[in-house]
Amino acid sequence: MPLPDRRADILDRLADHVLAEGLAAASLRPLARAAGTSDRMLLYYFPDKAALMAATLSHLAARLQAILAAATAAPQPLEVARAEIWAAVQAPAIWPYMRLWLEIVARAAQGDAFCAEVGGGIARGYLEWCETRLAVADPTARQAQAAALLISIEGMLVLRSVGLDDACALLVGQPQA
Amino acid sequence: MPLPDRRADILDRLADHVLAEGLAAASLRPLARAAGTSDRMLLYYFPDKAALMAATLSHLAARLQAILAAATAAPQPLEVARAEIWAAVQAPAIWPYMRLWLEIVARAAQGDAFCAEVGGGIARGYLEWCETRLAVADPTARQAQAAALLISIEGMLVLRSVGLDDACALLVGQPQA
DNA sequence: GGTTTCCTGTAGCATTCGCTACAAACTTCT
DNA sequence: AGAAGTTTGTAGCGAATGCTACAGGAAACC
Repeated sequence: MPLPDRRADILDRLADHVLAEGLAAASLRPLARAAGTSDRMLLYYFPDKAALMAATLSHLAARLQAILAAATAAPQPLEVARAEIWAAVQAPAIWPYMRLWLEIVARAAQGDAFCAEVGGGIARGYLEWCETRLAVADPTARQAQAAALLISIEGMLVLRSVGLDDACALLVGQPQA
Repeated sequence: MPLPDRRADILDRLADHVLAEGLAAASLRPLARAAGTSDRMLLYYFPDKAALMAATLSHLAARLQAILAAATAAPQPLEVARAEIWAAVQAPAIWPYMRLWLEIVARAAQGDAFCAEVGGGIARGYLEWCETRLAVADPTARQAQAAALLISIEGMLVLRSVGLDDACALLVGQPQA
């Protein structure tokens, strides 16, 4: 297996591991174990840990981007789009990305420059994607509604993470019974 | 200085340090340095690090509770309350609590049982406090609006953390010019 | 075949982590 | 003063961190 392929293969497994265990658990030896190599080899394929994490995160961002692009349904009014997106976000296939997303956000808030940049890019991607999901004619209004939509999704993300699913249900208004 | 006072004094400085540096930087030796003692003494006053962090976080929660209780203005309609609270949250006196809050949320999302419990309690506190800020007669409607209010604040918290202040401004609608 | 380059395993460094054993102080009570 | 209990410092343990020096093996080129 030539080097680029091997690197891509490792990157894929690194992404899986980070997705499952989070950034905090992403130290070289566990990552290497998950990728089927040694820490020594990770630092052969990547100059240092920072570069490794950058590559892994951008790989994960590309994956999520693909998922979002595939999940492009018909534009809807705000409330409908919100309910649809919220349901999708909670699905087992997507929720791990959201967990990781919150970790990036928290680090950005603590002043981590790398996470702030990565996170900003991802968030703007979310925002654009939200616009495509909204059935609003006026561009300015659509932009404002996209912001409102994203904000509410992110807020529910936070509340659900600490167990306040009921508060989220009050907004998306799906009857529990 | 008797032991309880000394312990309370240390706790206060620990809280300051955690507020300034975050949970990730809260290891025993730096904490001890910030509190003016040694790691040895921290483990004399507290049985172990988990207990120390629990005490520190509940101390911080009490502080924030006091701040919120002091900031009880007149009830307002949703949009007005949102703008007021959002302005307050961004203030330098409160923002560090929000940074820390996001860190707790991220850990809860990653499966940290302690953070999930602490975070759940804090979030329910937020929710109740939001209710007191809303001028809505019907209790059911007020509850729903409090959830919507809290969700939007949390969402803006997330977006601001990665630099999307402009998206937040679209919701609270304060003209930039 | 020999040389040079690429790949990879072993072993270790220096630092930090939470935590502890041991023993000096210092207080307090008698 | 002497014994008992409370508070502190010193030193270190075993584990984990990111990273590196060194060398052996494989492969490719001449």
